[in-house]
Amino acid sequence: MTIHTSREFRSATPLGTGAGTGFEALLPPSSVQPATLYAAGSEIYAQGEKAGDLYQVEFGAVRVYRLLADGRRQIAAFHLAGEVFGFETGKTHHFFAETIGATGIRVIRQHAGADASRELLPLALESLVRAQEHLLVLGRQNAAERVAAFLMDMAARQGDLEEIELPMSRGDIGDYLGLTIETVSRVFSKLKEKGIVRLPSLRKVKIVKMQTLRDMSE
Amino acid sequence: MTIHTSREFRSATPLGTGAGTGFEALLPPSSVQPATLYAAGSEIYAQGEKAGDLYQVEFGAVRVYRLLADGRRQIAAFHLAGEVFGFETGKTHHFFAETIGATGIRVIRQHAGADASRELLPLALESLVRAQEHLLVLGRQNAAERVAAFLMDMAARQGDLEEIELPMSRGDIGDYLGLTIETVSRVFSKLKEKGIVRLPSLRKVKIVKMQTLRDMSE
DNA sequence: CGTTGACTTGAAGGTATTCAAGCTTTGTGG
DNA sequence: CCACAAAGCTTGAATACCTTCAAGTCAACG
Repeated sequence: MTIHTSREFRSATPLGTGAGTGFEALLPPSSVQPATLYAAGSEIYAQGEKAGDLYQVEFGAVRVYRLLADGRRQIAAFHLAGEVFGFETGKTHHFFAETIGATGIRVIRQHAGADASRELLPLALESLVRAQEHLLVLGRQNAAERVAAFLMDMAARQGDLEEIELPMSRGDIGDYLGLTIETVSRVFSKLKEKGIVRLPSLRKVKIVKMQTLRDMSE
Repeated sequence: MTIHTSREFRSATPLGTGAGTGFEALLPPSSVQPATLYAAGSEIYAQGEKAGDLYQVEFGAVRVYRLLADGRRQIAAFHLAGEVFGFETGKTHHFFAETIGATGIRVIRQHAGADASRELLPLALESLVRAQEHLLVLGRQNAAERVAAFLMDMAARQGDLEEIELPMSRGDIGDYLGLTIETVSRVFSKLKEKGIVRLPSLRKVKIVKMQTLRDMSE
């Protein structure tokens, strides 16, 4: 189902709002396609599928994950409005990608030209640094530190606002942080109890003591 | 201390042995420098330093890591002969890079040309996929599974030989797998006890039951 | 042959998980 | 718009796995 948004195809207007990554200008305009609307939980690509194209989130959010044989899931990354994902080596995807809520996605067709590489390398490196920094969180931080780091990251990606929007469930957060849903919930409760955050609704977090949270995430 | 190896500068001979990554041919020949010999434990770059160049391991091994304020360390990647590292976003390094044993390193000066990007993108993506796959290990696997995955990875990178060489200490392995040195040691002992591996020396592992180990790492 | 650093092994303790129950929010049909 | 069902979330108690602390062994090197 391809929809046409109010924004004109090839519009010079950057995608998204203040939450954008700032990389929009780097994209090769000639390969941008109209956005497609996906329902919540739609698969964009699956592990083993043929890879090649890249994707940009117009609105909504995407989770990229891997599964173990017994069903354990690790979310490697969340992608918010403006961000590009789908980078792969070789011919097939190593991961699954799914929308979280209702989400608009643009396909960026990869062409062999040198221009594309020059523009894509910074985006790939952005993902690389993000993944390597997340390794520190998963390898060496405890539950409270992980959640704090997650909240700081989400805040930074939403323009350092005090009130942040969580598009994903507690289960998704757990599978991103390498924790169970129960542990995530307990840490949220503890942060609230200590007055570090307020939880106006399940999917909203108001950060009251930003510096405390920053110190927690080290 | 810059040394000249027996291999000629700009030689067509690929670096390393059968353990190479196969990416040597992709490197821009015009930017390859003579190799430099580093003593064990030498710093190649530090967090906060100006980034820009890339590095290729000629022989030996490198660890790329990050530290928390209290000294906890997470090794994001090991790099063996033939592999390229040093990819960064922005102007400064987010990580430390150190040689493990005595190691030869070539500097690959980055120039702005499109050619370089085209050649470097696959290398960056290789690192990205490796990092994202490691997230699954750190986030969702137990100690035995982590060590099994590590050994399978090292074996694959050394040409799927039965007897593999570990250039790094137990402490390094622990900091890579998000485990303590004691836990790593205990898992090694257990694997030996079960006849899955033999340990001819501290830095050598003979994989006896390859399939069992593969199944363990899922 | 003694010293040093790296590794191994044991015992106790702590943090996150598992299992279980109850609560809250959201969506749907009457 | 309300009632109910379903899904998602929270909280508690018991358990498991890994860490911490401690001691001892092994190997390399002078």
